[in-house]
This record gives sequence, C-alpha cells and structure tokens, in this order.
Amino acid sequence: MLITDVHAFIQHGYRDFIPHLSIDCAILGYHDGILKILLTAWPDLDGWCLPGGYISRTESIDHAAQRILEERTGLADVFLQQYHTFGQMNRVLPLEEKPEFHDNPLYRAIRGSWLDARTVSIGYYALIDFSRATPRPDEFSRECRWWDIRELPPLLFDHPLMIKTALDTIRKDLQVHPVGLQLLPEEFTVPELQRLYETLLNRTLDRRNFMKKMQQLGILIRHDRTRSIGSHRSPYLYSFDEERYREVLTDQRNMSF
Amino acid sequence: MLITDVHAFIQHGYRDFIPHLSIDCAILGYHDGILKILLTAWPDLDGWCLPGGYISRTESIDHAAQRILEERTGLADVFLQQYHTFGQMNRVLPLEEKPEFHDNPLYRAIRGSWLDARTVSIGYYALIDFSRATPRPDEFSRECRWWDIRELPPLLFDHPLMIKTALDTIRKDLQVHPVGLQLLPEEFTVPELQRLYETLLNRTLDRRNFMKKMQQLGILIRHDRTRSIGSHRSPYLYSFDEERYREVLTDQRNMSF
DNA sequence: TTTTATTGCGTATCTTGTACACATTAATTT
DNA sequence: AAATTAATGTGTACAAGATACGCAATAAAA
Repeated sequence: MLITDVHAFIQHGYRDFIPHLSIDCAILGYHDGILKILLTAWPDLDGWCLPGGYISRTESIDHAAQRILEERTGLADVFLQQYHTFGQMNRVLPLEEKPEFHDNPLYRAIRGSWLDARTVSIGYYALIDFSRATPRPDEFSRECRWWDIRELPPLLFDHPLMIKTALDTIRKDLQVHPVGLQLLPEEFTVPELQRLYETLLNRTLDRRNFMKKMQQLGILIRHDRTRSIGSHRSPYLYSFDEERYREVLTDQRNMSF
Repeated sequence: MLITDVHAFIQHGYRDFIPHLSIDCAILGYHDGILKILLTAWPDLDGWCLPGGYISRTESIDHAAQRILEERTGLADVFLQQYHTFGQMNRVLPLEEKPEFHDNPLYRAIRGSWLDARTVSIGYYALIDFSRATPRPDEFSRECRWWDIRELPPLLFDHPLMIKTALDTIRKDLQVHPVGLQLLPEEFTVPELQRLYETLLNRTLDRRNFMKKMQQLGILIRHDRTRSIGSHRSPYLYSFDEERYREVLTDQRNMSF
C-alpha cells in the first residue's frame, strides 16, 4: 500500500491504517567498520526522526515493519526484530511546545487530523549493509539519509531514547546470536568479521580469542587462501555455514564479548 | 478510571480509551513452591484469558498496565515489565470462527462496537506473592482466579503464546536480575529462596552452589538462627539487603542457573 | 542414645575467559 | 636477493567461574 497523496493520507488514512499506533524502525547500517543509522527529516525543520509508518488494518505489525523498511531502503527479507513499545504520555509533547514546529507547513496540515493524536509506537531494529541500500524519503520527508552513529543530528520526539534502547538491545542480543550474515559479503575474512563486532560493541577485542570463539561456534567455513589486500600476510576467506548459523541463532547459550 | 457500566463502556469507551490497542498482563503468582497465573473468564464461555484492559488517552502504557494489575489484584507498586507486543492478524480470528462464541451475550453486545476491531496487544508480566493478592473479576468476566502453571485451562485468542513468551522472558531475565523481593516474606530461609528459583526455572539446583551464588551477589543479610519448621536442623533466616539488591538489578553481569 | 533428614561449609575438578608469546606470510624496503 | 615490517594463524599459561560432591553440625523423631 503506497501513499501517493500526502493530503489524502492525512484526511482519509485512518480508513486503511490503525490510528494511535505507529512503528519506528532503527535501521542500523554497517560497512567497512562504520556504523550508521537511517534517519528522515521533515521539510523545513531541523530535527531528524527514525523512519516510521503506520500499520495497515489488514497486515500484521511485523509485516508493517518489513514494509516500512523496504520502502525506505529497497531491501526485502531483512532480519527485523521488535525490541520495545514506547507509550509515554510526553513522547511527542516536548515538541509541541517548540514554536518553530507550529509554523511548519506539514505540521499545520496534520493538526486536527487523525495523525494529530496521542500515539504509541512499536520499535523495531534491523542490521543491514548500508552499501546495499538506497535510502528513499517518504512522502512526509525532505530527506532520508545515513548518519554516523557517533555523530547524530538533533532528534525529534523520544527518538534519542528509541535509538539508545535499540543499541542496548542489539548489544545484548549479540551475546546470544551470531551477527554478520546480512552484513558481510558472501566471502569475508575473520578480521573483517571482528571489525563488525568491535564496531557494534564499541570496543576492541583480542584477535586470537575472537577467532577461538568463532571456531567454537562452528559457523565459519574456510576457503582457499586468497584475498591480498594490504602489504602483509593475506588472510583466509571464510563464508558462513548457514545451516549451522541458523542452529546457533535458535540456541540459548550465550557468549561473552 | 473505573468502568461502572459495561454497556456504556462498549458504546462510549473510545472517548476515554485508545482503540485498537490493549494491554494484557501475565500476572505470575508464587507461594510455597507453586507457580500460578491469574486468568479471567468470560461469562458463559469455557475459554480463559490473561487479565487485560485498555489504555486511557491520558495515561502512559506503563501506567495502564499498573492500573490493570491493581484492579485485578489490589496490589500497587508491583514490578511490572513490558515484554512483547502482539500484533498478528489472526490473533483474535481463530475464535470468531467458533460457533459457541457467536451466541455469547457479551460478544453479541460487543459486535459492531469500537471493541470489535483488530487489536494489537502489549504484553506485560509481573511476579507477585499470590497469597497477598485477592483476585477480582472485571466487569466483563464471570470469574478471575489463579491457575497452576502446569495445569492451565483452555485459553482464548493467542494467549497461550503470550503466556509462553512471558515465561521464556522471565527465565531469561532471571539470569540477569535477582528475584524474590516481592515474592518472599520479610524474613526467609535460603532453601525457600532456592525453591522459588527452582519453581521458576522448572528444574533442580544444587544447594551449595546456589548458596555460593547468592553470597557472591551479596544481597542477603543473615539474622540469628531461628525458624524451626521440620524435624531437622533449623535453617538461618535471611532478609534482602534492599540497597544492594537494587544495585544488582541495574547491573549488567549475568549469572548462570 | 541412636537414627535420620536437613542445613552449613568446604574442597576437587572441569570448563571457560583472558592475556600474551611466537611462528608464518607477503609486500615493501634496502 | 635479503632484510624489514606489519599483518595473520596458532598455541599456551593463568585466572575466574561453574559444577560435583564430601562431611560435619544440628534438631527432631525413633
């Protein structure tokens, strides 16, 4: 279901979508040791938001989250995880007190509509390779682009909390689930995999112990030595043993990093 | 906000409450080695439900959950944890196909109202001492009572999944957070505490190793030896060091059980 | 007094996490 | 071509933690 006319959506959207309830996606992108997050901006406003949307009356909330992610990134079949539902009373209010917001054309159009209501938002997170995604703004936004997680712009609503909670959840999930299948190329080196973990955890790890843990998990398949990047010993190339990878995903044992 | 008239609520409730969104509470009760869950039943129907309710337009979702729990149990200031939001399309549907449901007086009254709509439900869990709670049915229910977790009655909607998810979440949280402050009397013995853990985890633990872990956490204060229950050596009485207990709650290290 | 079941406290062992040493490799430098 | 350099691959030592289990102390019952 595509929103083709913003004003029609503002006026009649409640026919197709559930009011008072939205979904916001913390879409984290990784590439070459850099962790970014996808944010959208309203026209004529400074603040940025997580990409969000509404739930069709005929789709599940998981489906809605998948659809929103696909609309913003063009990517389908991404691992998307519900992590928290945000329902504080003041999650939108602080912004209504800002005068520059009241003059905003889009906000004036929304005022009084079904969108101008107290809204509970279900948070989802995804972890993708940002080089494979092409950010597309939705009809409400002037821009949609990646931001380095370490240098975020001013955020609207309770989205700082949403981002923090998403990152905390990912780091906790990392202790239980392997990461990398959707983020690294088909073939990769162990240092590349380690770099991913170090970026997500925001700290350095010991090479040798990291290798040991991955070998214990048994999710790596080593190929013939190849890639010669730098001016030193060339590392082996690996792929994920996808069957084993998925076994470990459903496993309950946790690792320490 | 109390619902005094069921039919007024069915007709005008949407003025005060958010439609399409509900809260269901998995209220787990423990006492003397028995784990129970609080369930409510519709009049003239076999199926049982988790106690639930709607969110006032002027309260946070956490507040709504607290209020619902207090209405059902009379208990305030209980540790209540949001654990998952359920939004499958078919979470209510399977029941609509049952003929005995269509003849139900309450269901017939609801048909066509704002309550007869696709609903997303936010799940919360609580862990309390069931001997301190007095179950009270709400206006929709004929009965509200404790059920042994091992012998549940037939459940409506997706509530079997909700209960399973709640139990899985509690068992996972047990690895990180201590349990017992709201469940045991002011003074208790270590075997009593261990029994609580064994009941929640549904398996036996080694006495000596359990004691060691509790001592490591440092949340126990030993009193003068007293309680003489059985016909053998009488165990020491302990209390929680509440300050330390709360420190450990916010800590991130996890224990293995 | 003896028996029995339970509690309290300890130790041995195995597993796991962590720190770090050293050999291997490949491009660069001399 | 040999030496240098910086990275990768593998192994080992130590510490911390988890687990298994032994044995004395106690209190009520036999």
